[in-house]
Amino acid sequence: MEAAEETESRAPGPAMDEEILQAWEREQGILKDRLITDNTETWQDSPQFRGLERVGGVDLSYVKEDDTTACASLIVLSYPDLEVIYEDCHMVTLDAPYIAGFLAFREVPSLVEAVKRLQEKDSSLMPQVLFVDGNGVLHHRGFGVACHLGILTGLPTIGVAKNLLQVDGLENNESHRGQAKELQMGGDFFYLKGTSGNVLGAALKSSQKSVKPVYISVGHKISLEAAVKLVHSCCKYRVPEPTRQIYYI
DNA sequence: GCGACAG
DNA sequence: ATCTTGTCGC
Repeated sequence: MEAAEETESRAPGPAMDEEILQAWEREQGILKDRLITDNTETWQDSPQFRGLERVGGVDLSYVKEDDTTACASLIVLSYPDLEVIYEDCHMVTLDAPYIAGFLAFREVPSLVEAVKRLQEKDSSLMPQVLFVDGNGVLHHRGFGVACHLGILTGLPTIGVAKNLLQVDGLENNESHRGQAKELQMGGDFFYLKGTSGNVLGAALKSSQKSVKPVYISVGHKISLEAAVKLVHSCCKYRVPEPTRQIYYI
């Protein structure tokens, strides 16, 4: 009778219920319809980002030996000085495992809560753009964690990943590493064009001394060109200050 | 069986 | 993400 159902595995992890993954894919598809991948704010079209005064970064710091506990951090810096004007670190319990392609379902709820806390505490400090650890449209289904957080908060977001997510034919192969080697100055970049013909992001030499590029992709409400330029302008080292400062909290 | 796998 | 020390170079 129902005996077969009782024997189904309930263990979390990569062997997670196919039904849940399908539901998550559907949710990504629905939210993706609301995505805006162009500039929506006037400062984004200004040569020096005139009008931009606050940039934010979010990240989850994981605790060793416990994959359900983490510290959700939100930091806000002044722009262009990059001085810390707000920081919040909150211990959280995570209810979803990490599955490649579904990072948002693990991290986004805590990040949305962090934005809500800032809204209630001092909305005048709300950042005008958020840097997110991970990818935006450079993603299996074109809807990474940066897009997801952008839609749920309404804020412009930029995905900044430390490794190339190999989707749509993009590969960290000899050819790719060769292109990266040719990047000379901090700020030099090349576009990442998938087999589909879509430009999914850019590999950016983010600081003068860094060798390995960072991978920039649009999250929400900003163009790739503006995102690349802004990330570079926020980098003292390889990782942009809005997310790097979190490691000092 | 093998490679790939943001955080 | 994390496992993991020292070492070389600026």
